[in-house]
Amino acid sequence: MTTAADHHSKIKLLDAAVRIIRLKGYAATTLDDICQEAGVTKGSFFHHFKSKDELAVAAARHFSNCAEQYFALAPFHQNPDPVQRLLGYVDLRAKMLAGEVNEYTCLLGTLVQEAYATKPDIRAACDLGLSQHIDILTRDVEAAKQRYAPNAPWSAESVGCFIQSVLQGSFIFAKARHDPAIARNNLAHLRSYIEQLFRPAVQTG
Amino acid sequence: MTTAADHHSKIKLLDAAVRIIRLKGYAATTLDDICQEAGVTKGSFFHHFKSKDELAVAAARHFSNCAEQYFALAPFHQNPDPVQRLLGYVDLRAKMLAGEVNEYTCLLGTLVQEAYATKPDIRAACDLGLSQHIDILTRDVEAAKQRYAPNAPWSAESVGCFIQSVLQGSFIFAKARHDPAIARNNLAHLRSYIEQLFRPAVQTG
DNA sequence: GGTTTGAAACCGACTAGTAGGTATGGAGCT
DNA sequence: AGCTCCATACCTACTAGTCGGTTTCAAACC
Repeated sequence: MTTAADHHSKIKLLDAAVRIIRLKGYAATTLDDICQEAGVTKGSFFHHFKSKDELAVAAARHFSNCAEQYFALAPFHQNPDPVQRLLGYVDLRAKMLAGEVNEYTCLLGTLVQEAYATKPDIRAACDLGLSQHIDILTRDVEAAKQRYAPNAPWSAESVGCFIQSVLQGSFIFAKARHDPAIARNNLAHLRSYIEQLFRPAVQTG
Repeated sequence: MTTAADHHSKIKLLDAAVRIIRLKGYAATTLDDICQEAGVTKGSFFHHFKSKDELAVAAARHFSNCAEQYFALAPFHQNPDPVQRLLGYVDLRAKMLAGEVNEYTCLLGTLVQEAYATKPDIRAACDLGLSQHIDILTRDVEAAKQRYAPNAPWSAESVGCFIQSVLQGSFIFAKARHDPAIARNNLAHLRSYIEQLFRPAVQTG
């Protein structure tokens, strides 16, 4: 959640967790790793969190909140055309594919793979974060659909999910290859698919 | 690898590893889990594998080989039209989205998320398996491109990667929701994108 | 055919180290 | 005094890996 009331050390722990879990995975990340990265001790850790799993849930929320804030402030939101906003989102995601793999991948996608069958709380937190992000995308898809493709057979939500799925799949290949090249290609295909879904928009605007 | 010479117990261990790692993730899977599932003892395990990591590499190859064999025998390969073969592949993947989540997801995508930064051998094995699968898809994409879209700006390989990425992303959402519904939607979008890439094929065939 | 033999397969108790979690206490603030 | 925050030492369950020993089985020999 990371409200304003949250303590400095707690936020440092959450940031550390997000970084290391994305790098090593959840089970392979030890509390010592996280404490060291955060520069605090285990005493501090267990003061703020009851368990490792509780940290994971909090980290998922923290990551989700940070991401929402980041995208909410991005300039593409200013564009009056919803299709251009969607394309702007895809282009921003492509621009983010720089630096180390663990810096641009999604904590939620990583976490949920390890947690879905064994840690209901963590799975739910990941699901919530992913769904919230999809909801925001879906709003623009809905607006674009009403304007440019009102009778299309697909739902706005299904397009929002598709966009997120392509991103998540891209991250897997970035990890497998240690290279974001495939991810970039995927976003190019995704971009052209979105353009095609709202073809009148592309021709006129 | 699982050659014909491989012993019964070894194959049982590999099958067990594939099943449990897909369910719990690699780090959370213990050797005792695997041995119990396989119905063998630790002594037998370490007779066949030097370490847990070596098992993971072998399991990645085993999974990859089984998958290749499965798809190689699928009836959609008989279709003379390469576009129909691609659509047949997508339809088969959609049909496979039944039963428990860990039964239809991909071991390689799961494994590589935990291993990419810390276990070079496992990452390489996952990369190889994924790349081989993409190569087979790419052959049909290449044939389809030459026939229906010879001047298209995208490469056949990038389409093969895109197809796989959509699948991998779909698996993540199937895990997050404990439900393959999103995955099905994604494959519907993917299908219509492929149709659009080779539009003349769809109109004439 | 029966026996020997040797290697491959297998068993399971044991170990050393690790990682999540606890107990306790102290510094600083209200 | 009491609360928050944090540090240190410690505990214990667990897990990858070990190791001496047993079983299996087939080829080689008598």
